Amino acid sequence: MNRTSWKDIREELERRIAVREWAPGATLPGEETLAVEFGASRATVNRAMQDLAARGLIERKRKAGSKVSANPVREARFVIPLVKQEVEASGARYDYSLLSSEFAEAPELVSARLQIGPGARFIHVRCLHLADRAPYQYEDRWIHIAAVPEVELVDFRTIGPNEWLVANAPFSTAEYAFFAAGASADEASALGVEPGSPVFVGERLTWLARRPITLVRMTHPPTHRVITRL
Amino acid sequence: MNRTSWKDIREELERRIAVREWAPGATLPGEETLAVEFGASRATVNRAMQDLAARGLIERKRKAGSKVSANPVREARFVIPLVKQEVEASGARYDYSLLSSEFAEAPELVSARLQIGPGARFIHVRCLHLADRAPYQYEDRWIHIAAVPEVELVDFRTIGPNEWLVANAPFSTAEYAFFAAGASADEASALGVEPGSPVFVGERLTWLARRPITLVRMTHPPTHRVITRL
DNA sequence: GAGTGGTCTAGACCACTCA
DNA sequence: GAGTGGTCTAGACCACTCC
Repeated sequence: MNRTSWKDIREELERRIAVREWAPGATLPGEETLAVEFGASRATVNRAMQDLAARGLIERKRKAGSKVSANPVREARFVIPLVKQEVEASGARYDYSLLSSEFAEAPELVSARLQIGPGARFIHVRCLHLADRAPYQYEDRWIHIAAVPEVELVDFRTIGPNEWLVANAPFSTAEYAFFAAGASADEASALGVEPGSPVFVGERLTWLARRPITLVRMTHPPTHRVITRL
Repeated sequence: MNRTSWKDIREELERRIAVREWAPGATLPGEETLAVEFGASRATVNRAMQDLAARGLIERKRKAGSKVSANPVREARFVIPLVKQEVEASGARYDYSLLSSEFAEAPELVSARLQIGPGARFIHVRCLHLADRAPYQYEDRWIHIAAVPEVELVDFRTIGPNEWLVANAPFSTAEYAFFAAGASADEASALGVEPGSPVFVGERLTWLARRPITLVRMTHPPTHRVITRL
């Protein structure tokens, strides 16, 4: 490319920050100035700087200008694939096994988390995902029937609830939490570990257009690792 | 705002995808077409669609057009602040306590992870971060002296190693892993939990310009949660 | 070859925030 | 009030990829 690309500009700005030509806290030249320097239009410089701002390297304010972040907020990005894809991507064989599926009222702990009044109808699904025949993830899920009525007809022996939901109620918003816990009796027997031994838990709440759909607790054996690069 | 903003367009496109007006796999109208429909310029529509593509809702290809993703790859983004900021952001009082700091050769387990030959000099720092006087994070860190020689003069009684490193070797690359484990004797006594009880561990390897700087293991009590919104 | 997205330009106006 | 970033427009050319 002959003309200066916004990525070139971003790279050069990043370099100057890295070598402390612009130290943390320092104010960068304005967009207009940089545009002249790089022989580009202001829009192009703007694109580059917005990208730096999105990655936390600089902070921008109208009137005040752009500053190099004093404490760069680093962001980790994790890809959250379907379990099946996750397992198969590692080269292992994926298997799925339904443990139970029943209509039930949610216990108060669940309905409270979903901010639903008592008495709402739910499907409670428990299942196990395996990698090369070994337990990989134990899934305990509550699905709010009123939010996705079609779910009542689904046979979860043949398709995992997450897979079905992603395909039929996609693009929802979610809240995700990771933590360590001691294995409950159910989790321990499903994963083949001792009760109380450390397990890695992911908990996810999902809404579609502000209506709560599902609460799921996904438990992994302690060998499980979530890895990312920054 | 009177004119149509790219965020408005994004929202409308997102809505149509959510209500399956455009089902997964379907091809969206071209940018030019949508620009006419929304009464905006193509650049504005482009901005909206690039955002959707970045979030994995659609896939774009030249000539082929934009399609609704069949298997939306969802990405979780976690902010990784300094412990101090993390604690203070929660409204708690932050305290820091150095447990030990000594020059040492790294055990093979550590040097292997950092891909450094034997005999390299390290500083081994162990410290504790507290929130409202309660143990929040136990940090066990190895710092490769050759990568950041100035570190030899730092007094880690007054500043945490992470804080110092972020300020003095910023914008490095890192590999981050989360997992659950049973507390080691050291971890248990530092955090005030029983040995073997579940703890949440974050492990980070950091490089500056491809040279390994540091390996750190950060252990949290089981109450710790990493939370994000998608 | 042709259609679609990727990006750049030049100019403009607006919105926020500091002084 | 004034300076800086945020965004929009209209037009243009390019690059990739499918046919």
